[in-house]
Amino acid sequence: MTDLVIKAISVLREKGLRITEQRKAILKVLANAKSPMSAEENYSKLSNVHCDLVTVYRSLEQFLKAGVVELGVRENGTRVYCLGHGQGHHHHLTCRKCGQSERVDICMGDALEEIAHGFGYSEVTHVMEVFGVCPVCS
Amino acid sequence: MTDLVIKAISVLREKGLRITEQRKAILKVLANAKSPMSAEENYSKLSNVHCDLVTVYRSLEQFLKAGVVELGVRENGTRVYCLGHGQGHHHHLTCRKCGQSERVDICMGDALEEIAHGFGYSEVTHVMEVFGVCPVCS
DNA sequence: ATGAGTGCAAATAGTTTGCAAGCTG
DNA sequence: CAGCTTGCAAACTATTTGCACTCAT
Repeated sequence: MTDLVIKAISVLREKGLRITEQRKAILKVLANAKSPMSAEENYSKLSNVHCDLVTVYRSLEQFLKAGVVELGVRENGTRVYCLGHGQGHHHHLTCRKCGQSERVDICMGDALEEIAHGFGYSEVTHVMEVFGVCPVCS
Repeated sequence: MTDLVIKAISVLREKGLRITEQRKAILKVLANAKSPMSAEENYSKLSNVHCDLVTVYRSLEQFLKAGVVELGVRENGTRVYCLGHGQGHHHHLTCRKCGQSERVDICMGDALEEIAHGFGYSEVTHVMEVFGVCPVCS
């Protein structure tokens, strides 16, 4: 069990969420993934544990509220999740054909927040995903 | 019929697409919208024209391929579209409660493109949406 | 023991596809 | 008139909800 999972679990405990076999398994799958993954994709790697797809959806939502995972969106609208990688907010560059992805560290979150506050908006979040065709696929 | 619609039509013609009553109506609705809108939302404003929701989906996809509309994604995954506003690429800050939105002109598309090329990726695009709660709703 | 979490079934939202008929260029 | 476009019905994918049962704390 990686550090990432252990850390995530302690955060969940702090927030009063319960730690079940299913949730541990879901977190482990997230920790092993190099790219953000959808609920379905996470579910499909949950071989050893008895866990329903619905549970994956519900758990990921709880993890998101607790701040232990980050949300992204694919070009087709599918929501994807990843552990914070221990370094908080970041984005991904994803291959449209094979799904391979690279971490992208630039982000204009601060500038966006400033602009949003200028318009009087609060609770500002953003979603950004970059797509392309990777060298292998092109 | 606004300049935006006329311009869009001429672009569509150039690309060999046909101009039908339905497509004109869809474009007009887009031109009148201040915020990016989903296919369903566009459809619901198509009162005077006999046009199926499926046609809206298909037309928007064609418009996207032709480059006359821009694609965005809501937090829940719904795809939204808007006319280029005559000034090309831009983003939106959308209220999570009422849907009201503001135009955001900052964008790090160039930087992203550069990074993506660094990884060997081609055909790079990105999607970014900013969400918050507007002054009226908060 | 108490209520958060789970599984199963069913509902829902958003989007896509097949096919015959209609209209644009 | 060729074939792009449309409408209608139906399939599909991603996600959510209701409810009774179970398990973590």
